[in-house]
Amino acid sequence: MPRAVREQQMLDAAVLTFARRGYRAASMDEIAELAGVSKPLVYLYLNSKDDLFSTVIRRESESLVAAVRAAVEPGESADRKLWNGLRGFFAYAAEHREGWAVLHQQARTHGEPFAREVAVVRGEIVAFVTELLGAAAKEAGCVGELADREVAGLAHALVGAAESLAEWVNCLSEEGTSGELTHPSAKDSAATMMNVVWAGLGRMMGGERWAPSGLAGQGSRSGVGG
Amino acid sequence: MPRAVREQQMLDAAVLTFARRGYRAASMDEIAELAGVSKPLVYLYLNSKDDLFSTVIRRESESLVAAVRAAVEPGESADRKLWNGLRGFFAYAAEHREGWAVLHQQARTHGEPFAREVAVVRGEIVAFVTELLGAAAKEAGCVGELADREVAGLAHALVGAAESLAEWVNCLSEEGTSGELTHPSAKDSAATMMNVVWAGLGRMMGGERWAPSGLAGQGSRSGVGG
Amino acid sequence: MPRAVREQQMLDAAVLTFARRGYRAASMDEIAELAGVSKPLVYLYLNSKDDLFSTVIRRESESLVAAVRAAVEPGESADRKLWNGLRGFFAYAAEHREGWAVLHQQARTHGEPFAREVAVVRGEIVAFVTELLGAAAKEAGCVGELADREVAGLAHALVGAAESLAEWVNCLSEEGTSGELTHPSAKDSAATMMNVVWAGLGRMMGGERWAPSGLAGQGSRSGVGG
Amino acid sequence: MPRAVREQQMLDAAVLTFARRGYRAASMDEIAELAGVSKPLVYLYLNSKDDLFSTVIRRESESLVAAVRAAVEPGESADRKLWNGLRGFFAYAAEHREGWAVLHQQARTHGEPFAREVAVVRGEIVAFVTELLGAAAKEAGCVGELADREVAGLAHALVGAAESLAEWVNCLSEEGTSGELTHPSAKDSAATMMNVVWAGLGRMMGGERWAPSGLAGQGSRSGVGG
DNA sequence: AATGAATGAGCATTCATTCAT
DNA sequence: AATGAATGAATGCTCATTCAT
Repeated sequence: MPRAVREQQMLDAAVLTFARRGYRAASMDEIAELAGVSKPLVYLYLNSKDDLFSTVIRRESESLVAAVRAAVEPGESADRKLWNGLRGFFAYAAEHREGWAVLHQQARTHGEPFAREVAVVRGEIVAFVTELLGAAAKEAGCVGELADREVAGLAHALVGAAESLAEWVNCLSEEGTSGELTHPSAKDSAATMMNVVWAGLGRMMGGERWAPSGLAGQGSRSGVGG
Repeated sequence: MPRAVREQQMLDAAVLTFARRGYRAASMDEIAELAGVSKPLVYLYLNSKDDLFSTVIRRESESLVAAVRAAVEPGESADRKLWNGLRGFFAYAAEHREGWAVLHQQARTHGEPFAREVAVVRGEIVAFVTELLGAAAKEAGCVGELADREVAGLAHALVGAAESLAEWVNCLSEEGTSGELTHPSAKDSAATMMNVVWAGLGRMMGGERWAPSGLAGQGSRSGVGG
Repeated sequence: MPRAVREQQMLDAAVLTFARRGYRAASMDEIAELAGVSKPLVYLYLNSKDDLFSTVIRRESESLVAAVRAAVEPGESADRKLWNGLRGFFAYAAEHREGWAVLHQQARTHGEPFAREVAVVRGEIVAFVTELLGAAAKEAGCVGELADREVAGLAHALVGAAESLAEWVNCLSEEGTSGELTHPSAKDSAATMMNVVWAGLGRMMGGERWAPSGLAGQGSRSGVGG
Repeated sequence: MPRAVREQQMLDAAVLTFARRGYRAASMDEIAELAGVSKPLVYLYLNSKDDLFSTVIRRESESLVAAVRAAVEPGESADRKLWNGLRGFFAYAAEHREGWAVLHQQARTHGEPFAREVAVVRGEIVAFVTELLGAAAKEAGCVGELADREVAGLAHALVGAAESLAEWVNCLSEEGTSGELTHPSAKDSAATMMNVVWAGLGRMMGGERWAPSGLAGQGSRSGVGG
């Protein structure tokens, strides 16, 4: 069996094991056994537990980014790009539960070498979203009302909320197999996101901001649905 | 030295250590040393590593909830309550970085006994936010346009986004001590949240929903800034 | 509460705990708690775990010997002395299960300081039995047929068999509370012993010995019931 | 070095250590060191201290039973079978002092899983002896005088006495290396046993029982050497 | 290309024992 | 006379990692 194949099997086993047990609790023994190879072979191919974990993170990160990018069709409008990107993300998170769990739960909680790698990838995604939001604003004819920092903040909130939603959905599907309500599909999740963020973006483009009421002269802007 | 005091010292040390290393990687030796006591004393007072972790989770959970509740003043309008609650949350997350990290990063990734405890507390907070959003809608005169499920979805997204934002801010302040831009204050974060969510709530109360464009007859609702 | 009383309470607790858990597994904490005192007090009165164990052994040994001696009435014939002594022994073992268990099971299996003490007491008992057997032989008019070594051997076998029987009976009563047959009383056990040993003694006094058959010239002696 | 060999070395070391220190006081470190291997290897091969102890008990039990069975030649008369079995037993106990000590002293005093295993083996031996005694009685022409229960009682006493004797002999040889008298050989011990038990069996087959004297009309039966 | 055999280092946990009061 | 507070030293067990083959 060629090396490349064996290596992927090991990485698959590692993803599963890290997702199930966490980085520290996952043992190289378990990974090797699950991969159907002897432990020394894992070391021969992947050097160490840390290297193995890094490789896993890298592979899963790239896989996630690729999935999202593939979902976004180049020629479309910004809001459809965002819509498609979100659908791609939620679909990926649902289909690659373990890989996503490793990225979202394990990699960020285990010290410097790993957290940074994930942070970098996340940064790229946030930048991508920021770009999309800016383009959307332009398409809608908004010029000066929306500061760059505000767009970045929105993007961060968007990404964070999406992650949170994805994890929540995955947790749901882990417990309630017998529930009457099927858990939300990728489409549902994406729609929820679009509703919230798109609305926020629209209002903010209109110059509206929320501000603590009780201060004079902010009347029309601080109310809801004014 | 009286037992109660020592116990709090141990819990402080445990919070720090669990936050820094994660549950598995944190050793009882390190915790005991950081607390300035011998390991057997930690066991005498707190029974086991699991019990210690549980106790930490409980203490930090209660502390977080107390902080948020204390920030919310009873007599005010729903939007000011939300605003103050968010400020309280972000301030807490910034001031109790380690405690917050244990709750958000560690407790949720280490098996049933712990994850459930955090999930319960988080559920309470989501319920609290849901209630606030519903009240805000009523105050604004909205009656039928907003389904309960939608409010609950919004609340989930709000909480998830806030958590994500809080973690991001904490990560920023961890790295860039020498940065020219100070990272966002609790007020900034709360304002970002209010802008996004409040706007979303307002639009949705107006009956507007985002939907994939390109389908005829959806013009006025699906665009941005219409 | 006077010291002597407290000390006995501690020893009682120690006997129970040593019997239940074994020497090593018994913890000073458990003993102190069972005695209803604080651990330092146990140390104040009894110095160390080893000393406590030694004291227990001494107390229980003396108690056992006293019980046996008390059962033997001075003026009687040797066989009745033996009979009464055995009854006393079996009664003691049944009534002081824990003390007897400590002597028989624990003290002999835990290294030099303790095993020797028990061995000494056992030696005294064997000597006492040897004397009785010798006296019985004389009473029966036996003069030369029975060597001292043979009597000593018999005494050893008798004591060993009695111990074995006593433990067996105690084990029975530990399990089968619901059995239809009540386990043997002290009288039953003593009778069993007398039947075996007395018969053996009688035959040997008659000069009969078992010897491997098949050797010429041993005919009448090696058969059973010849 | 092949696994099977190492495993036996470990078991040898464990037998020695358990015999010397007792189950609880024996440390896996000591066993590993005595076996000339590292501790993890002991765990790799034998799982846990409990499993190791169980394995030891099983190995030594089987070894003991095999030794006794090997000593008994199939075609012989019952009394010779008993004689040879006893010689086998005493020889085994003397040659495998530590193994025998583990079975007799340690295994029976350390809780359910172990005590039961030894009890089972002991039960088999008692049954074997019971069978032999019954056969011997038949061979000697005894038909109705000896109840089954009495034979079983005799067998119990025989086994207990033999165990006790074996331990005594081993204790002797532990202390008195400089003594003038060599301690009894396996043959001596077996002869002692045969004399006592065979005599007892013979008498009982004759219908004689010991009973407390002083009661009129029991003359010929209760005396010694009648 | 692959593995059986082996280990150094660390960890959670417990226990006999001692002070200061 | 008695104890709450505290610890040094083990002990059972696990794991990442290596080497000889």
